[in-house]
Amino acid sequence: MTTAETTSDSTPETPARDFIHQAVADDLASGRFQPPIVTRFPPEPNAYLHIGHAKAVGVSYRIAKEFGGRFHLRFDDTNPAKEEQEYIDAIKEDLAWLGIEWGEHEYYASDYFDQLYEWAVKLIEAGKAYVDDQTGDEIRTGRGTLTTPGTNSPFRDRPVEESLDLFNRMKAGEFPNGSRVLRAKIDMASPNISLRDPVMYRVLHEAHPRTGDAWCIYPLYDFAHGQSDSLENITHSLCSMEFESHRPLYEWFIKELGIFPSRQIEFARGNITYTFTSKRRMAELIEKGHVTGFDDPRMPTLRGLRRRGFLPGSLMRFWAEAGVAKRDNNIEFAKLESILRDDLNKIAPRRMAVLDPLKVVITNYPADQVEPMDGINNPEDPDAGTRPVPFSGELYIEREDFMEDAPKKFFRLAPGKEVRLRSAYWVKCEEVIKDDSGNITELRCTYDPETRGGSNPPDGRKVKGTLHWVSANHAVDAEVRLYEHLFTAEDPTTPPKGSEDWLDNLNPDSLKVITGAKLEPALADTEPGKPVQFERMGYYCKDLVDSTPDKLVFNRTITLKDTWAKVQKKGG
RNA sequence: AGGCCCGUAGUGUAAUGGUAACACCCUAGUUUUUGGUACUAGUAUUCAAGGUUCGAAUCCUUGCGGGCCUGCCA
Repeated sequence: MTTAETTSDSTPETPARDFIHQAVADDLASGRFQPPIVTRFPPEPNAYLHIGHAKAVGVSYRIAKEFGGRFHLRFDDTNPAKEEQEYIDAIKEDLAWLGIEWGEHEYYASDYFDQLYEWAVKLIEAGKAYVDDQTGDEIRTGRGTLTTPGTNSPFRDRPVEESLDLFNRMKAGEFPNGSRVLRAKIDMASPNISLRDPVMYRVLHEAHPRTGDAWCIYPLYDFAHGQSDSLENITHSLCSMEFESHRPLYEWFIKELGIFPSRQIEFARGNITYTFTSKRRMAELIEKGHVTGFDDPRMPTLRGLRRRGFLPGSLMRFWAEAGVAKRDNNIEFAKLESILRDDLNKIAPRRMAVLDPLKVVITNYPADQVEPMDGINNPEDPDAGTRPVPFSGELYIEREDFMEDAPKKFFRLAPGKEVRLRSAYWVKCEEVIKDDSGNITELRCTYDPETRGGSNPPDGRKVKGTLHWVSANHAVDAEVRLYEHLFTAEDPTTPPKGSEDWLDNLNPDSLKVITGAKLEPALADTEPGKPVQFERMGYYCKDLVDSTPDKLVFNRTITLKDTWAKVQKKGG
């Protein structure tokens, strides 16, 4: 290759490059940074990760991967009043589930407390920071407002030695919480409020999950984050838009300290219809008993999604396809569903399960005969093979698959109509049995022995419907939990008209528990959490928490697309 | 409002001064032993007004709309 001039766009499908990719590429091209590109995900260990975090990790992770760089996990543990070891463990677990690999690059802002303290001293000595004795209220008042400049603290110009001494004594534990802070000396009149002498350190007599009681002063985010990035040689520190106004401060500390110039780039968080990510709201749902906990399958937490049966790869793919930009967004949940179904379709083994059983007796089937039919495990994957599914003269079919007075577009079972039982035989409904109050209790059908395996009969008859079924005597009982959106509103956090409570958006049908479901026997052996498709019904998984061999519990991850439901809806 | 950021089909994201595109949603059809899957086709887009330019989604101005910032949270 001598020239690249002739490239006729030989890579037409180069993935669309978001503005972050471009910035990184530009930085490499301009020499602003040398390889390797290093990114990080910096969670505060004060909560469980949710679906929004999956976007944040994904953005940084992909940049590192695609530029052949490095990815760090760093816990932003600068506020021991809120943070706990439990969350550190949970976050690592959830990240691993997502498929994120950080190797030995696991860091903690608290690892840098000594260095941070040293740098704070350096800034005091340089006259760039001072100890402020004002109360919290005084500081707030002095900061001014959005439209009026702040005023200098009376302690702003105190001698360097005095600040040094006070800061030292803050560290030594001589002062109570809230009595003094260390502030950067920048500009109380700046239109950017985060530059109005931001607080760097506060007194906090609180044990830290990692440093114990070694410290009673802790750095604030602004004095810890950029420096931590710098210490780890993070080239691109990617964060959400609300930190944009902090960037000048991020850069100010780096410049004053003369340390590695990490670059902060902000992007918009990802919102999704019908869901939310506020920790406060999650807690409220739990407190009020609307969900069972942070791992409730309806929760937007990664643990909830996992329990529900979502694939980690689908989550990552969803965010990758959703893209990254700076504008506010509200992605349709349907986009996620589409990706989930697509992934599930390829890997989920097919099984048959009848959720609302209606008994069917095959009157011409030899009594006591049982045949193992070959059930195709996955039509998308020939290598998945088949499994034996026991067929007998007494079956269950889905109650909604029978209609006594069926409209023309109803392809399922009706009096005198014939359908295919998947992988088994064609059956024809001959008689409808009802109880005294007119409820249908049983169907009497005949089968055609020439349709074994569900194949077309020699006479060329056609049938439009194929039904799932289970053999009554071989069926395994299970509880099935049918989940829907937790909320009926696209934006659940906005109360509905005439209400002031967002909880009025709750979907009363977000969970429907079915206790008498009949499953084909193979389902008893599926691994908890692993996806299966209940044919014609949807994707399910055995519940990771509540399912036991004695009492099977399955969660519905998501339904199949249901065009029949649409037809019905249209028909009135 | 003081500052900053952002406005592209219904939704999300591309187009880097040169034919506005991709995915999802929606509609119609084909195939089908899942009313699934797959496939085909279709509907629909640059916030507005000026300006610069041979040419503007892109650059400039103004307006309109949305978001963020006044923790000793992150």
